[in-house]
Amino acid sequence: MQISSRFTIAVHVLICIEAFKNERKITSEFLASSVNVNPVVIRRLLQQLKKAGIVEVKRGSGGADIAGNLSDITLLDVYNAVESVGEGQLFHFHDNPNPRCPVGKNIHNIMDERLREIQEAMESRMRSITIKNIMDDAYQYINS
Amino acid sequence: MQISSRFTIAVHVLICIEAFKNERKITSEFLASSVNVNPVVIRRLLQQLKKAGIVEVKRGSGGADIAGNLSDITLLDVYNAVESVGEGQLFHFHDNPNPRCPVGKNIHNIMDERLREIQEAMESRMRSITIKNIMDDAYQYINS
DNA sequence: CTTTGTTGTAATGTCAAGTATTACAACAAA
DNA sequence: TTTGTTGTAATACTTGACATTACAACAAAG
Repeated sequence: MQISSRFTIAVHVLICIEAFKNERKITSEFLASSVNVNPVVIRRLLQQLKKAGIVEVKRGSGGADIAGNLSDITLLDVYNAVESVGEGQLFHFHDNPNPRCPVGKNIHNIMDERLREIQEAMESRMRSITIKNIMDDAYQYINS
Repeated sequence: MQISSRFTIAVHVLICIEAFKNERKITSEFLASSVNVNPVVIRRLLQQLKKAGIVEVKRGSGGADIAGNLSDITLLDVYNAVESVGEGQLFHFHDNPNPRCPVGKNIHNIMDERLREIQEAMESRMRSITIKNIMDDAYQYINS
C-alpha cells in the first residue's frame, strides 16, 4: 500500500504558491491546473494545510500564501497535516488477535516498539527536509 | 494512509511458526486462529512468503516452516514479500501534472530524489531488524 | 485405492478510502 | 450590486483490503 497522493500534491501546491506568488493571484483553480486535479481537491487540501498553520487562504477575494518561514516548514509538517489517518500510526494491525494464544496475546508487546523505530526513522528524515530545501531544488529546474 | 495489515500479519505468522514448530503441525487454520483471520488469508500470505523464499509450505500433508536462517530474514524482506504494490515506491504521485507549468513539468525532477531518501531511511531501518531479533523479543513475553 | 486432512486458488462479496465532480452558500472587494 | 473566489455538503466512481465459500490438487495413512 502506498502513501496517498495528497502528500505529493501538497508539496506541489506549496512549490507553486512560492514560485508564482509575485506573478499572479494563487487561486485554487490555478493550483488545480498545475497539479491536474479538480479545484475542490485543492481547496480541501488548503484547508488541511491552513489548520496546520502552513498556509493562509483568503476567502472572498481569493488567494493562498505560505504562512511563516520556508525553512521552518518540514516535509513532516506537511505529511502530518494531510495524512491524518490511523492516529499517526504508519503500520496497521489486524484487530482482535487471539488472546488465548501466547503470540496473539502479546503481538503488540512484541512488535510495537520495533515498528515505532521504523516510523521514527522515516519521520526523522522527513523532519530534516524543509520547504526551503525543496524550493532550492525547484528553482534549478524552473529556471531552465 | 497506512501500510496494510498484511505486513504485521506476516510477522505474526512467522513468530507463530517458529514458536510452535516443535509442538504441533503448523496449518493455515492454526495460524488463522492466532491472528484471527480467515485461513484463506493465511494461505495467500504464505504463498507470497514462499515466493520470496522465506517459508516452505507442504501441500497435501500440510504444514509450514521457515526456510533458512532466522537471522538472515529481515523485516524488509518480509515487507517486500507482501507489500508489492506501486513498483516498490512508498509515495504515490498524481498522474499527468500539467506539462505547460514549469512546476508541473518538473515535479518528479524536483521531488523524486528526496522521496527516495525518505523511503531509504525507512527501508534501512527495516533491513537492520531480523526475525531472530523479533523472536528474542517474543520469547520474553511468551514465557511469562 | 480410498479416506482424510490440507493446501492452492478462483469466484464473489463487502467495506473503507481516495478521488472526482456538481452545486451553492458565504464572503470580500471593486 | 456585481464578480470572482473560498468553504463545504452531497454524490458518485473506483480501487484495494479483507472475508468467505467452494472445490480441485495433493500427500500420507489406513
